[in-house]
Amino acid sequence: MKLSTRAVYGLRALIDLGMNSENDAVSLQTIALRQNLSVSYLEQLIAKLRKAGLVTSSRGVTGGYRLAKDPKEISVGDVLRVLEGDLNAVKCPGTSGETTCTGKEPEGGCQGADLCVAKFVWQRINDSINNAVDTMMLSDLIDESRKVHGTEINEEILEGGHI
Amino acid sequence: MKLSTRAVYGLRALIDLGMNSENDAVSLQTIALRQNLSVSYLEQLIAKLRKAGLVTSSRGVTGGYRLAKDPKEISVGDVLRVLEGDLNAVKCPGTSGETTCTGKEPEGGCQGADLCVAKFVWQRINDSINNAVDTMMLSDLIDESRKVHGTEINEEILEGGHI
DNA sequence: CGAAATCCGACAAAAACACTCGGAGTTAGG
DNA sequence: CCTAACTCCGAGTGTTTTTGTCGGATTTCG
Repeated sequence: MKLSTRAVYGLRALIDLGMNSENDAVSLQTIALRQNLSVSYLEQLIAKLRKAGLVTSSRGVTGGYRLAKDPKEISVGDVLRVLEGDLNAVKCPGTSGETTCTGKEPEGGCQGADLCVAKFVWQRINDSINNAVDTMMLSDLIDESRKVHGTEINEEILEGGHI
Repeated sequence: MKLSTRAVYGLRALIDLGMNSENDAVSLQTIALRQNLSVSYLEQLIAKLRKAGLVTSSRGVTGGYRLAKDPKEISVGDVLRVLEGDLNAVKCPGTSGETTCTGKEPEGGCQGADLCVAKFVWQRINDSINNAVDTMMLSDLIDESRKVHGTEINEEILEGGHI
């Protein structure tokens, strides 16, 4: 019951892109430096985000990434679902093996002698999680980020770096 | 982002107790049989619940467990916090090592060049999770359980067992 | 060409998870 | 008093997930 580093790093990367990718594409090197993350790890995170259509990439020496949409159109839920896997999946430990119950199927899974507590409890937890993350937009995080350390942070941190 | 088996098994055990421990204490054997769980595993789950004051135990041959309070007074959140660990903990991967930020401290943790996205995002997710689970009572699950397979389930399953 | 990027898959250490096991202490009933 | 049925406790074990790393292939601009 916590956010994985995948989610946190991924969100940070997207915030970074949201603040800096309007003109030029931003390379992973740059993001990793600014956000103090590993390039290699970021690579596989952003790969997922790209496949999910949240960022676009361009290759070659001037290549990099930029947001595929306006930050107002990207919800935290979108990002979390890509990076954390399916938020809606819960295993029902039934009598015969394991089945996945999404809370959608009527009586298919979770049959047998056991009460599917997971279904009942998790569905409600999940609804509230989904509601929370789907109403939080990337632009909100960007605003919050600016509020915290202003916009001059980029040069401040990059000075001394090799770019 | 999913319920562990600990949480699900623990809830099932508590539901079982809620339905059956009003007169006599219920042994783990009995619960395990009814709920189709492993006794050994249940042991360590219920140990946590006991230390947290959610169930009481009596030892010896007629021993067993019973709920420490009325099912109306035990929230799903109480149970989850015991079995899933702290719902409120999030690691802030800052520049210098790892610190835990609860969202409470003003500027203590999460300092440095990084935006503590975790703090901002997770606090809101967490609020909604806590709200959801704290307004769900064990009695609700028990009611739901009765609604699903009625109350005759106990004898039905226990027949053929050795009790 | 060559430097700087993205891309891709495999690998690996560490932590968390889901149990299991052996044994010690406790208690009611015969 | 003895034993069966419990609780109680800590250690150990296999699997899966997490959290990365690494090597190399491909693309692109100057």
